[in-house]
Amino acid sequence: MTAEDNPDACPIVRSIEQIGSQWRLVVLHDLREEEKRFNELKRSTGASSRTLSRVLDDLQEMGFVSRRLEEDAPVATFYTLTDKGESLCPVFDEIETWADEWLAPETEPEAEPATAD
Amino acid sequence: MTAEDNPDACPIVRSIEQIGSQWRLVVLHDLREEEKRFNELKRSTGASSRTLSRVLDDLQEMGFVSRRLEEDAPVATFYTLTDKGESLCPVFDEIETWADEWLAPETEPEAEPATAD
DNA sequence: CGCAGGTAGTTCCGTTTCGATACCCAGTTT
DNA sequence: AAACTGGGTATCGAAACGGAACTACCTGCG
Repeated sequence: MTAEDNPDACPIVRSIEQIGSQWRLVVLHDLREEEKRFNELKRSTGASSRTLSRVLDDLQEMGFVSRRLEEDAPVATFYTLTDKGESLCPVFDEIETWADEWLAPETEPEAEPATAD
Repeated sequence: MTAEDNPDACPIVRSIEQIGSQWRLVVLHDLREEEKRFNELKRSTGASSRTLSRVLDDLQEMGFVSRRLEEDAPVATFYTLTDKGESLCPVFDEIETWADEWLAPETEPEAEPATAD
């Protein structure tokens, strides 16, 4: 396995194959807010140039992210979510909800989270 | 980064650090339906013994999965989602919804998915 | 009984992928 | 001109992964 495109697998497994990697998810999440530049992403995600470069290539290839080159003054590149990328927002929202319950910054519950029972 | 527990990161990034890996997600997803045995998971996920073993260890350590050893007849191990593991269901549901729209088995839309507008 | 076959892994090993660092080139500021 | 920023690529060691073999135990089956 570990193939990027395994038609045999059920849709959810294929989704996971595409988006189930730390950096891809982190980068996608980071681009939700607004389009960003390479070094901006590098700083905000903490990924190394090499890794970020690869991840952005992958995400572009898969159609989640698009690259915009601004040739005006000092050439600048911007990365944006495509429609396909944007379409992942609900997934991130769900992860966020989960995180709020299970990974609250101050309290890290080991058992059931005490969410106003 | 790539640390399993980075308190500085925002909750969603910390979530991604925990669950953002192909095998972890695939195994968790596979356990949604019902508790499963080691070799059952091995077959259904396609992971190697080595990988599956590691992933299950990780998931247990993080409290997503619990191991039940049935010593009765021929010793059998069962892996189940904990409450924490179950709590990820909405995330998988969301991924499933996304997959339906963007990774439909027969049609792989490159542009906007035609979901009965 | 003895051997094939299943379960639940672990060990070993080769390959692939990862990530940090260094480096590169262009433009810009000083 | 030197130093800095932006956007990467080249390199190389480390970690992850996959597969096959091996262990140890149990279960049929002839």
